[in-house]
Amino acid sequence: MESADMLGTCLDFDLNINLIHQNDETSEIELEEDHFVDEEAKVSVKKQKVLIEELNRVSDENKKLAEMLTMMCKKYDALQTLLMDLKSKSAEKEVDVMSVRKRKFDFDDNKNVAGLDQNNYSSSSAEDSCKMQKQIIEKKVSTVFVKADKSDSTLIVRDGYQWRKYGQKVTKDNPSPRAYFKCSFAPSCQVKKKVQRSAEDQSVLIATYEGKHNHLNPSASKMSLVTSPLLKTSLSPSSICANLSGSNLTLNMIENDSTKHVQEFRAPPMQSVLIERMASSLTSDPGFSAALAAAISGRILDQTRV
DNA sequence: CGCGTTTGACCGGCGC
DNA sequence: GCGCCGGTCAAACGCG
Repeated sequence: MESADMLGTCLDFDLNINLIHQNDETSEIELEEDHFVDEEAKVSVKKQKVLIEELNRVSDENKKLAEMLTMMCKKYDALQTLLMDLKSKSAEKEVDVMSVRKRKFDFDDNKNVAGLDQNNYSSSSAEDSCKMQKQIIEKKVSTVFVKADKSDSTLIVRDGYQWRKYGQKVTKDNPSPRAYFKCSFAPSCQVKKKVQRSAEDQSVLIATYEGKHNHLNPSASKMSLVTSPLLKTSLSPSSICANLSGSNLTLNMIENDSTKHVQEFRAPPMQSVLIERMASSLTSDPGFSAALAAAISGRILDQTRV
């Protein structure tokens, strides 16, 4: 993800000040031509000047915000590369541990089987280690954090796929029940999903996916970007969505291509945590919200003039 | 009546 | 061997 590079072209709230200046000039010429310059006209000129100053200020704020976001994305990229390094190292270790475990298991089995020599054992363990690696890849587990209403007791995570609930259990570590889902395309698709409310934050649903779908997302084409009035923090960081008073205003701050709106819903655990924190820090900052609102209104004002 | 959800029973793995 | 715990099964139930 080259989020920092994309910012320059995509985080573009630049207000068209020149256009406003032109309008201002023409209106002033008209005023000069008009021999009846009254108080009302003077007031409107003053108002326009104030507006221009305000727009300049907002523009400056916008630039500062863009710089802040660029910095944040750079830091995020750095963290992500670090995370990838750590992950690849831990995955290597995991495979080693698994093959050692498997070897031990095979050794115990082989003790009961007569006529198997050590050579046989070593060759089969190599094959098994390959199989284990394959299984690790196939049994890919990913976790998704979804913001949900506290009052909403249903453990439903809208990810576009159709699921069939087959069980619910209260686990030891969490007072809220865990729901078990199978892909409705089962048995051809063996993907499973576990959904449970976070023990720390009841408004966060933790969905754990096991396996990979062998079919297309049935509602991917229909999937609306903004399906919930709440900010979907579980989405990929390359898209930020906001639903403003039901008008479904969607801001795609990073990606310009509208076809890239529907992002991969799944995210690695650490990535989701980062997204969660980034989103919460942004949304909880009243300065950011105010600046964003100002930038949006400026943009809308700009578009209505053209 | 069909389909999805609920919920108690059951099973297997793991630690003591 | 026993108990605990997470995961799964399947009968009962509810809804359209």
